[in-house]
Amino acid sequence: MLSNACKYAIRAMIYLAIHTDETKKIGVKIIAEDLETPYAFLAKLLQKLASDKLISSAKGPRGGFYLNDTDKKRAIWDVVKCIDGTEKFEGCFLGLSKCNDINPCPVHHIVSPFKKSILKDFRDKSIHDLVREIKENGTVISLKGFDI
Amino acid sequence: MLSNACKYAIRAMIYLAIHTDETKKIGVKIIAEDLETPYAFLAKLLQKLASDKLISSAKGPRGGFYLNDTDKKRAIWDVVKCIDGTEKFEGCFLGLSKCNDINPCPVHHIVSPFKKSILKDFRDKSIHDLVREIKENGTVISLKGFDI
DNA sequence: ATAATAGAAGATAAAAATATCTTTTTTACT
DNA sequence: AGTAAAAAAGATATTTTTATCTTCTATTAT
Repeated sequence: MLSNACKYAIRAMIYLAIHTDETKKIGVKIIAEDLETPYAFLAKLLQKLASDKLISSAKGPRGGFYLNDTDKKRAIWDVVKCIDGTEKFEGCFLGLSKCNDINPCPVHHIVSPFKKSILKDFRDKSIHDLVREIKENGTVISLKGFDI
Repeated sequence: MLSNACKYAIRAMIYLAIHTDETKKIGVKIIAEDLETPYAFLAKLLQKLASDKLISSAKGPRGGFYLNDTDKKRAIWDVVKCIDGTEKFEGCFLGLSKCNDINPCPVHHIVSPFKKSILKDFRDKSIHDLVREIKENGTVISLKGFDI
């Protein structure tokens, strides 16, 4: 569905939401180890997220990446847009440029409600909401370092 | 969502369901032109579908690709399996190997119901069903050569 | 000031997906 | 039999995605 890049980015974003704030930053190395993602690749992704102002960063000793309160209000959708772009969720499932509700492709009515609903959730739910939900539900999360 | 390869393959499959049978075969060249897909690439895909017995083919003059009645009963899911594999729809949205209903990833409960529902539709609906539905609904299909 | 730390930026490499080209095999038609 | 049509098979090329490596810059602590 999503690219590896985007999966890593979302996982990193959730990880940062749980483990960091202005006073507590974490370096790529630790994050990559905890999330079991390739270090250098994740570094690039975090740079991209940072340059797009989705996450915050600080250089030098005691520096690292973190989410401030504004960052934590970001939607998952912002991350997807930043890394993968919108095409994957907004475009036609069969890649037909002219496909839409009035002029549907053969699988449009199968796939369309799904895409709309996910899109809504991904747009409406902030990273913060997500983390809160996760904690409330008390479910075990398969994200290394966040087994609650 | 799907790879280009898989999109082309599904479109070709529907195209063949509409335009061919044992007595009427169509060559890759025409199909590629009609579907506006790259000729040689589509040829490879059709070969793959044929070798996996999802579609039928005949060599030589008046040969080409076609769907017999058995072929037309194939599900969209068979095509996806053949070209893209199952991982994309069966695996975790965030790529976590341990994610499942009991041990869900942070977006599992957002994504899971839809994956299940799409999967069911794709498994249950044959290409033939799809074509019938399309004809019944009388909707215009953005698939060149099948604007009804 | 300086050394160490950590992100930023840029260059490079490897793998996968996409796409094309060439040759071979099968078959129908004359 | 010979020829042309069309898929099958194999080799090659291009592009994108994934990933790594190296150098540069900013910051902190000593």
